[in-house]
Amino acid sequence: MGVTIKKIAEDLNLAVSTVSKALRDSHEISADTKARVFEYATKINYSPNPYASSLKGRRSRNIAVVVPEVSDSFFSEAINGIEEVAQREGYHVMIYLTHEDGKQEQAIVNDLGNGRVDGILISVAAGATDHDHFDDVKLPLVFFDRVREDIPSTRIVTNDYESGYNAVKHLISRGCRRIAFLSAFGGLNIIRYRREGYLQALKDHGIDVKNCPIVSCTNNESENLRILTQVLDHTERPDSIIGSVEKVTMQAYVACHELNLSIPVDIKVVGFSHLQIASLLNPSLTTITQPAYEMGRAAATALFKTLSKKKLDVVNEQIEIPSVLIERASTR
Amino acid sequence: MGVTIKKIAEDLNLAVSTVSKALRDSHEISADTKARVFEYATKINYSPNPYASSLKGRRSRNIAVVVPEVSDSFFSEAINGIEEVAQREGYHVMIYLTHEDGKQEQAIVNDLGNGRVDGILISVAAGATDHDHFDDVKLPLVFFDRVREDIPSTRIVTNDYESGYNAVKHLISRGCRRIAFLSAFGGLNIIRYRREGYLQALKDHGIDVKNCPIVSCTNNESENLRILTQVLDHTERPDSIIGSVEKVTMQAYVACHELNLSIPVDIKVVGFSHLQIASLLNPSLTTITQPAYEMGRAAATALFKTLSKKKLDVVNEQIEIPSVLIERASTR
DNA sequence: GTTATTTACGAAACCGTTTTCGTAAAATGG
DNA sequence: CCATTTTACGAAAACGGTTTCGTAAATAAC
Repeated sequence: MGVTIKKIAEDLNLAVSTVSKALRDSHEISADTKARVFEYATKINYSPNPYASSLKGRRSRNIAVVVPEVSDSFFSEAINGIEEVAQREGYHVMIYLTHEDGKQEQAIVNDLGNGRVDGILISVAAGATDHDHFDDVKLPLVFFDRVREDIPSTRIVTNDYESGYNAVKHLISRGCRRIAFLSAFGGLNIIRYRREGYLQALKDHGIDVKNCPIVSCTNNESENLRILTQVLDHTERPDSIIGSVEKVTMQAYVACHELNLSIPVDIKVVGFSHLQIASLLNPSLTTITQPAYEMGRAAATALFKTLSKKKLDVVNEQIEIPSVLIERASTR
Repeated sequence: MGVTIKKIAEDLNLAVSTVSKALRDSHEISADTKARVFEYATKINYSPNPYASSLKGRRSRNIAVVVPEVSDSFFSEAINGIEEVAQREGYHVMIYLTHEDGKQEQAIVNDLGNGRVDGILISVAAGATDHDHFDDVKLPLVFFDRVREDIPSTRIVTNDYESGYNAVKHLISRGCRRIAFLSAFGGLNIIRYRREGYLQALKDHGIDVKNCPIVSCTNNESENLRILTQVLDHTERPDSIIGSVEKVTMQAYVACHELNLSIPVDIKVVGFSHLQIASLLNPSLTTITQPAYEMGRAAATALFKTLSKKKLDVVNEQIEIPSVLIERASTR
């Protein structure tokens, strides 16, 4: 249907191969033939069929972005960064949502192996129990934020351990001694590191760990509210909360509002988040803000660096971009 | 590299065409041959090369989603809906961000014409001045939210006029008489309709329009803060604000905070938004919540309906999914 | 038992591009 | 002026499927 090389060749009395080479600026084609071809091609608005090129060249110029969800501000900002780099490099971005479901993640990743994309950027699902579905992926793989450390690949992370540590340090400096940690659903590494940083900081500052509950949240909002209410609704309650992901932090806000606990008077809150409107919350939220945009850019850049090589092996390295603690009213 | 039909054919002593037909469950292949092929194919984990199929069949099973940005909660929720439908239908979603830039939108749409995708879902950029770059698009096109009415295509919209009207009605019922309308950047239809609903409601309720400024916001945050401060920082200021998009509503919050105006005592605010955390804002925000997820689903469904037909013409119709006004503390 | 039809498969063309290889003509070398 | 290299192009074979068409064998029809 569209205008093809064949049509150009016929109209210009040239061979198909000549036109193809001219368009790719081959040295075997004379300057004026190239000029003739270019001129005519732009005139009739020629655009190469991507499938033919991909079929022959084994390059699709597509990349896949596999994330748990897109309505989390961290992921949407990361996608923003990824898309910018991709567009500049002439790549196309395909997006897949796992909804934190390991099975679905597996199905998606498997489906990607047939050449539809040249590489994958992924932040793994929290509900990924099955741990072998990356083994037979032959595509270059770059993990960002939620990484798999047992797989040789590039990993773009933030300083989760340190951030957990700093959150505690910050709360202690505000007089807190009963610091709760809200663990997110699933067994994600990033949560584990944040928790370990939290625990180490408690230890280093001589805080009694017995008063510092680690609350395991689920993937269900109302269930979490029930759990949080249970933790907060008694006199021995914590004097501060660290939300390990955006969602549970928001749920902690809801629980405090419902229990008429005043933030930051009755309880202080700091949350891992990327919300640009954290400052507009009631009260404005002290956040550990992850460099989502930069992590997206870094992940995409790492992938394209690999794709530009002959050998499609992602270098096995870890790139850390630090988060920053932004103090607001919730810990004042 | 991967396992191909040819390999299956050789290993099973069949012709390539036989294998192809068997895999597509053709009636010309006997039941036991089909069984043999299926079994072997699954055993060696065969997956068809999408480029070969697309090249021959002129179907890519890809669709493009072109949106201004992904960090706006409306668009991220819409993408969520789109992706769900697409995944169910076996389609792949390519995402493109225009950053409200008409030129970039044009470049993206042009680049999509060569068959990389089978159809396009688009919400047009606010900065689209050039109005002819959809004319030569031969792909099925479905607009959602920000539509182009002069182009025959399916349009998924919400009741913008009515919502603008209802926002005013709600504020009037709360005693407001000096109602400001914050227009968003660009000449979007949706903003115009919301504004027209706003104006009609003022008229119908006998409100003096002179006290109801229409504030033209820009695409620049600090510039908007300057403008908003100018509007709010005097005694004759409005007693209420309608934010026509999420961003300017949030900026109005910031401006009020900076000017120490108490919401809702000094000024009431209602905003077009999809924020799930609107209830956590300071104070919780009365929103006109657009059915983002449903609009995404509807847009994708309409597109796939077209793609399943022989004739690839999108029906020229408009589907309206109503928004709902959710009352919260900002207008109490 | 002969002819007509159906069944089950294979050969080959095709989708649009890239790439290898072959080869006249032109340019260069001695 | 003849031998060799370079230049500029064309023919054809891929890439991995799908689809049309042809055709033996099996079955049905009469």
